[in-house]
Amino acid sequence: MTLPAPGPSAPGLRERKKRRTRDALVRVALELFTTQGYEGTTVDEIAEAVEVSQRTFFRYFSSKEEVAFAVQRMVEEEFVRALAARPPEEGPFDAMRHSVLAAWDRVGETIDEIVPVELYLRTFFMIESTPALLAAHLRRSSEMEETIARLVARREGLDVDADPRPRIAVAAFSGVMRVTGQMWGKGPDRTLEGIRALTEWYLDHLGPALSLHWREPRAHG
Amino acid sequence: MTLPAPGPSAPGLRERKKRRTRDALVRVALELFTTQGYEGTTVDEIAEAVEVSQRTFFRYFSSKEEVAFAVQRMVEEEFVRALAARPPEEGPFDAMRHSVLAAWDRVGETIDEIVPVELYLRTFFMIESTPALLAAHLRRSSEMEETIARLVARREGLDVDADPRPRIAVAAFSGVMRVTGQMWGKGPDRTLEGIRALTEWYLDHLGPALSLHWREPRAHG
DNA sequence: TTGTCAATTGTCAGTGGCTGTCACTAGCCT
DNA sequence: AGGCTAGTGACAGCCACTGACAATTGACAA
Repeated sequence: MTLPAPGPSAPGLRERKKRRTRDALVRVALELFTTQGYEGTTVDEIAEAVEVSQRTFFRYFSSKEEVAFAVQRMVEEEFVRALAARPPEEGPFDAMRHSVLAAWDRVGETIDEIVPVELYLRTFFMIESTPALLAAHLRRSSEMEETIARLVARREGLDVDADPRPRIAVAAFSGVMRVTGQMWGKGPDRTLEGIRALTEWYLDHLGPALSLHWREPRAHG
Repeated sequence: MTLPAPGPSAPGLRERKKRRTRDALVRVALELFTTQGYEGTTVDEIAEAVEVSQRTFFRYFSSKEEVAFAVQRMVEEEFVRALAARPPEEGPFDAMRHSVLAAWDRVGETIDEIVPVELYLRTFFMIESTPALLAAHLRRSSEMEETIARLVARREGLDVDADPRPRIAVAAFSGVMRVTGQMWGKGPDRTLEGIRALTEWYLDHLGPALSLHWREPRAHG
């Protein structure tokens, strides 16, 4: 037998169908979640709206939670890509800061083929305000931190397990990002510009404290 | 029957019975969780071991998760109490640092009537290594942060909603605490002294960066 | 075109967390 | 002693999630 050879220009009917089903599940799920609430929406409802069986839903998403983060995941991946592409001479804090802002700036192109930005923002808000999803969000964030810490350590030529500074800086940075998300959800300006501005505003308060002569051998132990 | 000894607060048979049931549920649950794993333990099992119905379990704890955090909650409350008692002239970072260490130092007296410290430490480790519980732990932590931020703001005479610094400092501090917990779980020294030492070691790396002229821009008082 | 293979899906049955309801028991109070 | 009520057990049911197996359908070769 021969390999399918999935060329970039030859998606194949099967693949396209799968993708369409998946996208439909995400769109419908987020639409239902944001209008009826997360707990107020059953998996059966989502599956029925897309006209697939509940079992099929769980073949695409390992849990109800996962579909809620499908779009968020894309944005996070965009952030990681941006961070990996920052010039190496840039300090770790500046690099993270630029990457977050870049991810916000590009969020349109990143997700527009799946859902409109407006739906994503409503989803983001729903996540922040649904305890079960907030918990999942925080766990996902803490996994992200490990990824980012390793990236940062590599940029700085440090051993992430020997030097605590990469993890600590990332933890502090992520903490500020988390607060930003929460304040955005509580505040009145629930727009993309709103969260971008808030991001800058909050980071401005931590940045100077963390970015001071990072590379210099520390003056004291 | 003999009269019940009129203690400082007459507990009453009903109350004592309830407390005994609750304590037994916690002890048995943590023992089962730490030996068979969290997901490997059903609520029915816990209930059966304590000889109550599953329904009764859910009358004491709103979820299976909640029982896993019963002891952790006591330690957290001890931390908050300690923080509230710190001298007001102390900087916020030092106050938080002292309170965490004090909570660790007093953990024995705090929880010993319910479970041995050794079981608590195993539970702590289990929480860190069980995704579902880690998520819940992080959400609980983020709720704690709000409490702490308000405490810190009050100490400093700031408005927590107008000045972002309390929330940011607490977020950064909590981020470091979280990393500490994770590193403790991954490390070899899974003792109380181990996590205490790690706490100091990690905090030493953030403290200087955050506590510098905090009060300067706004002369308080 | 057609037959075969393998991927995808639907159906069904079952587990476990969690909730509402209702009758019953046991501590509490007068 | 007897009424009140908190606490409980038993039962039924919802929903997220999983394993097993059969039916369907796209992919590919003959």
